Amino acid sequence: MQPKGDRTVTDTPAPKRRRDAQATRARILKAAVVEFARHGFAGARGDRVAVRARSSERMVYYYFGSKGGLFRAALESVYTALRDAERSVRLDPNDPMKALHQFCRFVWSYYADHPEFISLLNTENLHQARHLRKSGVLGELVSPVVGMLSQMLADGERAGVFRRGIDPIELYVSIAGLGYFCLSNRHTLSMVLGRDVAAPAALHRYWDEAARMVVQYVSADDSPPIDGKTAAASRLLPDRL
Amino acid sequence: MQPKGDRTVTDTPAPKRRRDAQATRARILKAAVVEFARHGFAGARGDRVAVRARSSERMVYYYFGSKGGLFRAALESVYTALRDAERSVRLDPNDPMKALHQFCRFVWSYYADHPEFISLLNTENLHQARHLRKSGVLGELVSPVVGMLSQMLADGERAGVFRRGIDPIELYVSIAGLGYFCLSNRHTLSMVLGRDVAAPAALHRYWDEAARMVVQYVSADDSPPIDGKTAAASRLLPDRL
Amino acid sequence: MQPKGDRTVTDTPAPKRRRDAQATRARILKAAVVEFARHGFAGARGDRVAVRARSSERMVYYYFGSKGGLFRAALESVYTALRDAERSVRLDPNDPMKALHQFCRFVWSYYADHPEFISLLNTENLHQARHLRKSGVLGELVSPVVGMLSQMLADGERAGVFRRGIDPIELYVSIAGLGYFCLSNRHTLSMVLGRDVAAPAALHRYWDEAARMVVQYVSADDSPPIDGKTAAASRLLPDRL
Amino acid sequence: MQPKGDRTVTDTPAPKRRRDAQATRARILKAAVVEFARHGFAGARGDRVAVRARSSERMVYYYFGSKGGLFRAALESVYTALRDAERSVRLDPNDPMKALHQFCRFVWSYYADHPEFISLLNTENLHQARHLRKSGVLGELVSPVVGMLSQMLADGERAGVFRRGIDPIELYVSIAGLGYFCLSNRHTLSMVLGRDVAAPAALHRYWDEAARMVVQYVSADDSPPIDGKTAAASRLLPDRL
DNA sequence: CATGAATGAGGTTTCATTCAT
DNA sequence: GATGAATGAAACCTCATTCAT
Repeated sequence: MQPKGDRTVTDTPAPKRRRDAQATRARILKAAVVEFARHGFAGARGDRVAVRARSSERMVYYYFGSKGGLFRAALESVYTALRDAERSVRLDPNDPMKALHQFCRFVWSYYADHPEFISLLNTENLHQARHLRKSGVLGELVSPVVGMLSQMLADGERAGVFRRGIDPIELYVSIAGLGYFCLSNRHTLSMVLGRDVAAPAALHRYWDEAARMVVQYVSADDSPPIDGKTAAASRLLPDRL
Repeated sequence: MQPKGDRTVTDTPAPKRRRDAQATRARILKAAVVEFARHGFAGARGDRVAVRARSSERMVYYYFGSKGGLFRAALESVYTALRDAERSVRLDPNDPMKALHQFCRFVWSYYADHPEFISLLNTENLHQARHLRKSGVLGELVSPVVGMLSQMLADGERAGVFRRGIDPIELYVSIAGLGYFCLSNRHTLSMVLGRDVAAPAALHRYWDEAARMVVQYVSADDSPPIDGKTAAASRLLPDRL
Repeated sequence: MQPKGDRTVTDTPAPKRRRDAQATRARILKAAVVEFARHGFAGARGDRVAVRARSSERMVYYYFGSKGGLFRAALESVYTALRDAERSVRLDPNDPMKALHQFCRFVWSYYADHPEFISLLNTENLHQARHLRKSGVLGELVSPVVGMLSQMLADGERAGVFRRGIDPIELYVSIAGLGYFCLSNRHTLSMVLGRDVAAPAALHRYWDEAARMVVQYVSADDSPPIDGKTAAASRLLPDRL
Repeated sequence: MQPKGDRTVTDTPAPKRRRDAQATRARILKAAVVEFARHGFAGARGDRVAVRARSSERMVYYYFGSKGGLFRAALESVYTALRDAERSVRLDPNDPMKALHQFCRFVWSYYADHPEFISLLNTENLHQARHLRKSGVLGELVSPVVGMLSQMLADGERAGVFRRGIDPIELYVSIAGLGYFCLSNRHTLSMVLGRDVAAPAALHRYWDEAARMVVQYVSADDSPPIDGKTAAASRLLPDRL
């Protein structure tokens, strides 16, 4: 159903129609990202997408087949964008602590700069990653950041600045969570706490503290953080999932 | 269709009708929480709520007026439940460090035990807290946890186990974020990281690490977390908000 | 279904409950007149009636059985009020011309003072007098004005001030129509003519002219109004009904 | 379901689809006029319109957006029809009296021939011309009849057959009211007067009398219509508006 | 006499999608 | 390749009314 490119080897300048078509498709996709980010999957409206893309509802179906297809495409597009950004991050290879710091900043500002990414993720999680599961691009999506963190942790250990035994995935989830939550839940937090935790200034102050948290966590100088008894006691809390 | 009272022989004067009404309302509300948690606001269906509540769609409107009203009630109910739980938390008043640990565990297991709370929050944030804003109960909702944390921090400072200058709200947001993210984003994370970070065992391991993070962060033994140069360098990343 | 009075002969002071009941019924009826006048039959809402009557929707059904019953009662009440007014009109028995004038003024100001009457009539005509037909009070409703006009015309003829051969019903319809139309159609006329023909001042000027019309029409000095040819010609217009 | 074009052999290039669309729209509009005329705005039912138009309820919304939009279109259509008719009236330019007579006949038979027009007007007045106010076509709707009457009055004055000082709008309202009322209120009048004043024969007799009324009113031979005393006396009636 | 709770049926409107050039 | 017309199904919500004390 999608007009899959079947251009031959001869590199004649692309016919105008073709370029327009691609441009239309791109406009629709961009509009879809905005629409899904604003209204979620069920709340998104085809006609609003069409208007925003300066196209017609009919074209949306022409290019993407269905609402689900459009959402999948939108999701893939924001994931691809994230991965491109991740790949272009340059972490200081000689100073693991500085690299960690850079990593945190990258993740956190990416979230801050891409609210549509956060919203699409939330929506996709509401749907239990149904669309992602169907995505063919998924294979390529496995995040490069885990590899990056592993490398960084290994470097740091070797250099004696990081302690050993840190799980890169857990570290990644911690870092992401520290940055994600106050942006994702900005509106309810503002209501409940009576203060906008995602206002630019507040955010930067918060990031400084969060960075401190992460850095101390990985640092070599380990005082045993929790005495056994306390940990055991807290485990007695019901852990129903 | 409604379970008509089952009054015993003992002539308790409890007004039967009244009880049924309250029960019906409560069943609908509970069903609504489930439905909104599963499908978000726009995706929720009135008839599914009615069926689950063993009532009729009409009754939903009889008690809650509109879909928006129902959502607001559902949101209020999960917030109220959280606040009740928060109020009933007992933190060790003589051991601030232990108290902090208990606090983290409380928050994190509350999230783990109440996926519907997470989902409703996400949905409400998608709608920019529109329903919460209209809620009359909002006033009472201002979380008691900030007060609790403030107290705890003050106690810890006095006891010399916590360092000074920690903002209770920032601390709260950090703790919450650490626990929230891997539950809220469980499905996409599983896809992208290739591992279920919210599986019970993984979760407990993660919580131990996260607790370590928090504890170290508040601890008195301060090694300056970030040297100025590193911080400055990382600031050069674009921080567009 | 209506609580029909069955008071005995003994004239004990009416029990309070009874009086309240009558008062409630009266309030509901009054509220119904307003509601039906504002919104027509289909547009009228039981709950608005209840609120306006400071009663409950349930009471509306208790006293009037159905929406149709309520409308019928409302209609009867405005007709009864009109008839009471008609009966209390005093026309100068010695000066037919003056009496005619008084009659016109009475009709016209009654319409102007009772917009709810006009509206209910329009609504009832939309329904082809269905409710009026069912009304038991209809028998008493036959308007006394035709008799009054007949008398007046006879008096005037005898006195030589009125010409003969005037049909009282046609005269009544003419007078009513002259006053009714610009009130009934006030809003559309204002739009189409660009002037509020029912503003108080305009109305009084108009009534003076209308009165002149009526008076000249009945006056004895008859110049044959239309020459036969013209009348015949105008008859050629299609008179499809 | 739609009558698919019946193109003949002659290859007229008329776009088939287009024609169907227009035809469907027109059928719906016509059905709407009937439905609103019969049941008023609130009483009108979308499904009845759809059935009568041999279309679907969905199409009603496709073309007219909402019930209100459909009503507005219906109203505009009957107003446009009236205006077209008004524009095509030919009044004798050399005989003002005859022209006046023709005018009356035109207005009155138009009302008689278009009961749906009367009903829609009544409904629109119930709604205080809300729909008309929103109509873009309103600008063109300003009735040409006032101009026609002004011209006629001027001609008649010059010719000495009409007296001077007659307001064309008041005259128009009088004429319209004389014809409108007995049609608009036919059903209640029949009940109350015990005679069908809008039966064809009765109507024609009545129109002759009404024409006489109008003609005498404008005629040059002025006997002072009301002596001051009578007028003053009648003014004493309460004129509360 | 009075009333809070309940409701079946149906109203208007929207949604995602397909038809037919 | 692109598009205007069409639509079945179902969503949210309302209405007039009755139940059961």
